[in-house]
Amino acid sequence: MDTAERIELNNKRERILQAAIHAFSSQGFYRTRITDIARAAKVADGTVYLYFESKEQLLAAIFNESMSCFMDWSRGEIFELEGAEDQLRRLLSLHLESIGKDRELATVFQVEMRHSVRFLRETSRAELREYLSGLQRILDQGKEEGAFREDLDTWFAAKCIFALVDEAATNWVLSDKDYALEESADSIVDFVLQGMSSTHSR
Amino acid sequence: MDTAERIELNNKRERILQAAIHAFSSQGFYRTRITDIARAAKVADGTVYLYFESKEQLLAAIFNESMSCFMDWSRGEIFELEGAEDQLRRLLSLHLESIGKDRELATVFQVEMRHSVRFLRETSRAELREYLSGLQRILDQGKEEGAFREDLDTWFAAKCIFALVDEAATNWVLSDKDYALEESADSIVDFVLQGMSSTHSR
Amino acid sequence: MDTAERIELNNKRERILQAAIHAFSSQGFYRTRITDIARAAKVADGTVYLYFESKEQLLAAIFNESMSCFMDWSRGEIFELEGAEDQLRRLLSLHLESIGKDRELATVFQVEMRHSVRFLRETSRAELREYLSGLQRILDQGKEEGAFREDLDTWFAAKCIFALVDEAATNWVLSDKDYALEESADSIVDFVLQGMSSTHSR
Amino acid sequence: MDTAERIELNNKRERILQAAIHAFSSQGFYRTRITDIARAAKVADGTVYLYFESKEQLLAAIFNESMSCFMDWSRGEIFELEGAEDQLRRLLSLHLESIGKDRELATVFQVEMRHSVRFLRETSRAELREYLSGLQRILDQGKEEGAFREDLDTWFAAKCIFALVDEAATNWVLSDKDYALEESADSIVDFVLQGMSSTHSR
DNA sequence: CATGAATGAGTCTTCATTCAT
DNA sequence: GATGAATGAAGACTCATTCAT
Repeated sequence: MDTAERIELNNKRERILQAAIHAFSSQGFYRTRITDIARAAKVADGTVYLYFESKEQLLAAIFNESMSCFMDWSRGEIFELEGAEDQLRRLLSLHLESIGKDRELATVFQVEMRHSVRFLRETSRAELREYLSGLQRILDQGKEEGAFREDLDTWFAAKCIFALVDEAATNWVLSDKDYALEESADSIVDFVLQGMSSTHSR
Repeated sequence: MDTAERIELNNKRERILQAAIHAFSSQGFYRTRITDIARAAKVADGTVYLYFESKEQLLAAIFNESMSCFMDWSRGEIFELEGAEDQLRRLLSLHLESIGKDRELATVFQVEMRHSVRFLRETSRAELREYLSGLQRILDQGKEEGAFREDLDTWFAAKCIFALVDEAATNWVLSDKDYALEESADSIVDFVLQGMSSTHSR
Repeated sequence: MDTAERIELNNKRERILQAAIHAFSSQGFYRTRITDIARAAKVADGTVYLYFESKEQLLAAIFNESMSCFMDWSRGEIFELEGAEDQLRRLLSLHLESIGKDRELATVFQVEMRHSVRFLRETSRAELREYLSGLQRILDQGKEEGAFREDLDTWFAAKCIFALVDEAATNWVLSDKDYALEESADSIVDFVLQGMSSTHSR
Repeated sequence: MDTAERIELNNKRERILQAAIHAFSSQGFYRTRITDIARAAKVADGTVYLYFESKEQLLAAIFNESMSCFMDWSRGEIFELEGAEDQLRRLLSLHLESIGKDRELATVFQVEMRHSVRFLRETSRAELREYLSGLQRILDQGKEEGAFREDLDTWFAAKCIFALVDEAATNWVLSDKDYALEESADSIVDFVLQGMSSTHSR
């Protein structure tokens, strides 16, 4: 197999993924038929199964690929910053920006992927854990820097911050308006900072 | 129709609802067949359709009934309290308690009901709005009392608090452990209070 | 049981029949549910089964009752006339008039009752035979009178005449227009009397 | 796709059609289940839906295909004849022959397809009109030739002739006997040509 | 007689997945 | 690898009929 073929191959895989994101977001996971996806991707029905084991796995692939893409991107972006607060602002901003730049993908992430306990427990749990760990690391660093209060439960705080960002994202998806989602990042940080900052807890 | 019959009637409807909650929570909404519910409720398949228009409406009924039940209950409980902070603690505690006392219902609420954009937009939107309004009223009162900082955006804060409670509930549902969910209420309030309290903004 | 009760009873039976005619004609036999008929007749679903064995029997009852009603009526009307041609004109006119005065009943007769070989064979065969016999008697009389040609196969002719009347009725039912159906009787009689051939009409 | 495959494909469609004709004629349209048809055609249930949109459309396909088949055939056969009377005899003979050569198809045509006003109005109306037009053209030609009387209403006459042929076909279908249906054509033509009146047959 | 809640067998249609080409 | 015709299990929903009251 030469390069051109590999590109053609990836191309097909990518087209299926994009078609799936579009279909899942507009019709919902259960209402979407493999045929819909195949037609939109201009491949045969059976071809979908050459790249993905099942419809369920296709959803999982959307998650994994978008997630690792985000993780790689964010790691680079964040750790070049110095202060914990700046890192926090940057992480949430990146998180919301990456959600906010593709409403269809966002819909799949914020709604369609929440449809089953099994999915939440088995597929997204590990990635969520990694995200929370990164967040906690920033908060721990903030405590060391003296930016956040000493008695802060950084694991609990990380979960809270994730909750706020996640809900902001879902609200944006469900909203009719088309505001810039990433701007919510600062409001969220402001909101939580006033509780965490050592400057307030004299 | 005499009293005994009416009870029998309600009984049947109630049995179907309970069976549906059990089935939805353990197998998921889509995997659950009407037959499963009917069998568990000890009624015929067709009987389900005497009480509920469709499987989708059955899910909506679970939402509406649990919700109005919670609303009635919470309204009474909260407004007998004086201070905004106490009201807030009580509301979140009630919210989490009512979720935490029935893991199956909680699973349906926190996971199965999030399965479609349509459901989120059409069925739960109004009730969420009412919940947030109640929350905002408490926060506004807190501002007047001088308990919360003057520049607090109470609508935004209400949404944040809801996000934290909702995520706590979802975590509890997905967790293997069986801790007392309502105890998270104080942690959440502590977390947000330090940001909202006027005592920190000297 | 006194007279008033019997009337009430007949009343209910009659209301069910009328409701059935209306429902069958507008929705078709198969699309009509017993509940539709019961509701329209303002009786309970079960009551329909006190008067009619089954949905199929209800259709048969509509046939039998309308038919015997027509038979009684037509016998009196026709045999007071003298000439065979006049009797023929009168019979067809009565047939079409009785169909033409109730479009809903007509629809049931001309369309809904033709839906099964079984119905045609078992329910309507005897009545059709009787109708054709009456027709044949008129034609035989006409031959004796010298009004109709001597070599006429009166049984075949009777079937032909029935076919023409029946088709005229069906066309009227399916037509959008609201012309007076009974006026077709004379056209049909004229057609069968004189024939199409130019060689016969010197 | 090569020839063998195309045959196999048509074969499947054809097998389904034949199975449907058999099933509809023996059990009736409504009593026939798609499963019955699929099993008889030796295909899976779902395969029926690859070739036909619905059970209703399957019935419509039987009509359309048989009808256009008859139309093509009859057009060729008739217009090689010269005289209007011969053309008329030939058309009716072909009509009855094509019905008479397949009792099952005939049953579907004469009985099962009459089951709904909608079917009669929407599916068969146009074809009937075409048939009647062809008939009228023959009658008009006969008037020009001087074979038919000058004052003949050819449209009305066409409808009458159709009625007679159609009823003959239905009688044959419902009859237990297995006589040669196409022989009725001449009786019908004789009947309409000479008429019943003795005054016309001097 | 009358009711109407309850029944549960019955069926069309869908659609994820397979596999021969 | 790519195709897409074929599969057939699955399930929501309907509705004629019954029967306890």
